[in-house]
Amino acid sequence: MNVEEVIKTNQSMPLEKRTLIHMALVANKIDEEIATVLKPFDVSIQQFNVLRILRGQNGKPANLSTINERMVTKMSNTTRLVDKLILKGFVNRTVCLKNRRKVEIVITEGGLSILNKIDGILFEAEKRILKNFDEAELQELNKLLNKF
Amino acid sequence: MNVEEVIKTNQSMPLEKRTLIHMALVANKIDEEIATVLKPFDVSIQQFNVLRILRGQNGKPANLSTINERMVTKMSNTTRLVDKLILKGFVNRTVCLKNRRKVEIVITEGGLSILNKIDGILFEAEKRILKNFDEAELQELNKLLNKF
DNA sequence: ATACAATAATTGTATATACAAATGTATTTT
DNA sequence: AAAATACATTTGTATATACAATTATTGTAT
Repeated sequence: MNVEEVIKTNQSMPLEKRTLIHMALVANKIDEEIATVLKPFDVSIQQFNVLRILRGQNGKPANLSTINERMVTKMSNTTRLVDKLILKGFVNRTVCLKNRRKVEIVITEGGLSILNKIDGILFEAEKRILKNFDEAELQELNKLLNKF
Repeated sequence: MNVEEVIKTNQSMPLEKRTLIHMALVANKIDEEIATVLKPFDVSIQQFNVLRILRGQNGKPANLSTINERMVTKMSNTTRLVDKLILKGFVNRTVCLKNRRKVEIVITEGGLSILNKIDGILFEAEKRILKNFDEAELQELNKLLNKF
């Protein structure tokens, strides 16, 4: 992906600005590809992230704030993401008995099952998106991303 | 930025998945920082991008589709971005005389003036976001991003 | 000239997100 | 124990975005 080509400019820009625009364009492209993969399953990327977090709990329920900590979304919207997942039957929400301010969210069989279906297809998509990278380059990219 | 730390997981994941999550987290962080810088000027990142594109025209009007080509947004939303910018007095929109299906959009003095005000502050923010990178690393990062 | 297709932009609608305020519950202070 | 404070989540609201359908204009074929 060439920045100047994508945004159709011929004027050169400072390396810093170019880098940040580059990051935004690539992230957007990745997002679109992953959203496309998830679309047939009727889950958005953020809904999918919630499901992944819950699966990582291995049956242990998660509070809303726990889920939220592990995501980029704001608290209020995490509530609504969970709302959507409940409607789809992928998670359950109950009030925490120990502390009734909290809620406990668990993934259902249906949620686990759709994650299973997605896993393979997503893995393929990930390989496709990164097809031009060898392992050393991926390591190098991760090393550079650590600097942010 | 350490991925495992941010998403609070201790389980290791395939390098591909880690890289893509890393990209998303970094891009999100950059977005937030830039949005914060723009907030006092009451323009969103995408509105700002429209203004930058129009400034690059050096007085020449741009059609909506031209603007759209240079952005990641969908056509219909570009219309609405321009609507917002008109309300704020930063751009003007007129029907193209040669081809009345098209519209011509130009940046106003007010639009140029706010871009001028933003330029310096944004430059500072860009340097801040990339403070841990030296020039060679930025070059390397851009080279890797080209592979997407 | 009329019908049909292509182009350019807009509108409708559902969903997503940010931010502030509100709700309900628990803890601490006096 | 009552009042004040803190905590966990939800609701309200404005804005942003994706996708499909629509409008208006121009170009092309018969």
